[in-house]
Amino acid sequence: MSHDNSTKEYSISDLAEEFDVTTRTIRFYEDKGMIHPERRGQTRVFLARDRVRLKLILRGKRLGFTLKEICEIIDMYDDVAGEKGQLNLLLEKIKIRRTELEEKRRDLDAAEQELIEVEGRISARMKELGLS
Amino acid sequence: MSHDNSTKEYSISDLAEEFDVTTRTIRFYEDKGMIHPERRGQTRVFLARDRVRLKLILRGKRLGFTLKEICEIIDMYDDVAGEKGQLNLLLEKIKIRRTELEEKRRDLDAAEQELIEVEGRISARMKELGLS
DNA sequence: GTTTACCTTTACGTAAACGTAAAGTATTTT
DNA sequence: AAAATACTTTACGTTTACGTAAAGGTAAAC
Repeated sequence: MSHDNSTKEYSISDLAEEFDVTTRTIRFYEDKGMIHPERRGQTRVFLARDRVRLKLILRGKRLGFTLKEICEIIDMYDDVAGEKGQLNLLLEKIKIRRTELEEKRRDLDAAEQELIEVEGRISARMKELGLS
Repeated sequence: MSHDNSTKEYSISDLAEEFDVTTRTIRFYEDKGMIHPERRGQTRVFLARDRVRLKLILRGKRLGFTLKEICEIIDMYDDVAGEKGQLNLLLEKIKIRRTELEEKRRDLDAAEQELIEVEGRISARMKELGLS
């Protein structure tokens, strides 16, 4: 077994197309130290690891985190290899982030409920006005 | 019954304090036409309606919507009083927004799952290193 | 061999969402 | 009446997250 680890490669425009962002965006993220593609000559070569990171970044953005926050969150994934004291701190950080996510979930639930209510009011109004 | 409708009043700093934003932020939202406080002389007087709007705005922000998107969403709540064609369009818009919310929910679930996994790996690592 | 298609760096520009300072008004406290 | 407090408008400044040329390198296709 060459324990393959999915050694596929991607160009910058491969990823840009797949995730519907511009190449500028990807280069910007590299500039900020959020992705670390390899180089073949001067050309960037992205591996599975980079692709995962990009996916995480974009997900973070959809959830309303800033790039700085996203950095902090993603960096946690790599910090599991620390020693005792570090790990306790890391657990604390994770707890805080999970609390944030729960708050977002409550916001999400509330927002969805309101849309559902508006739909209800619209249906009622449409029946009032005639047939649907 | 004076069908009170909670006719309480708020100053700009009341709301700023309650929601932990600056007065500048609130004035900015008014400037953008997102809140419409009354005036007593030149001083702003906020009513329950304005407070609700502010709450909606801040919730939208926490969910990663732009102020423009938040405007579009909040405006939908007022558009229920339209006629037939408008209402159908409105239903379409709501459907789109609900789809967005569902995507955010999937993102949220995935993010939470990953944090849980990291917690697991940390616990394992801590047992490896000795006692917790 | 030159066009086409990607890739690169450098660098100024921009929209969004406020921050911050200046300068003034109105009321309440000492 | 002087000081403190809370409100106001006006306007320039700042950070974030890229957009958008400009100017060029490299490799396949015609």
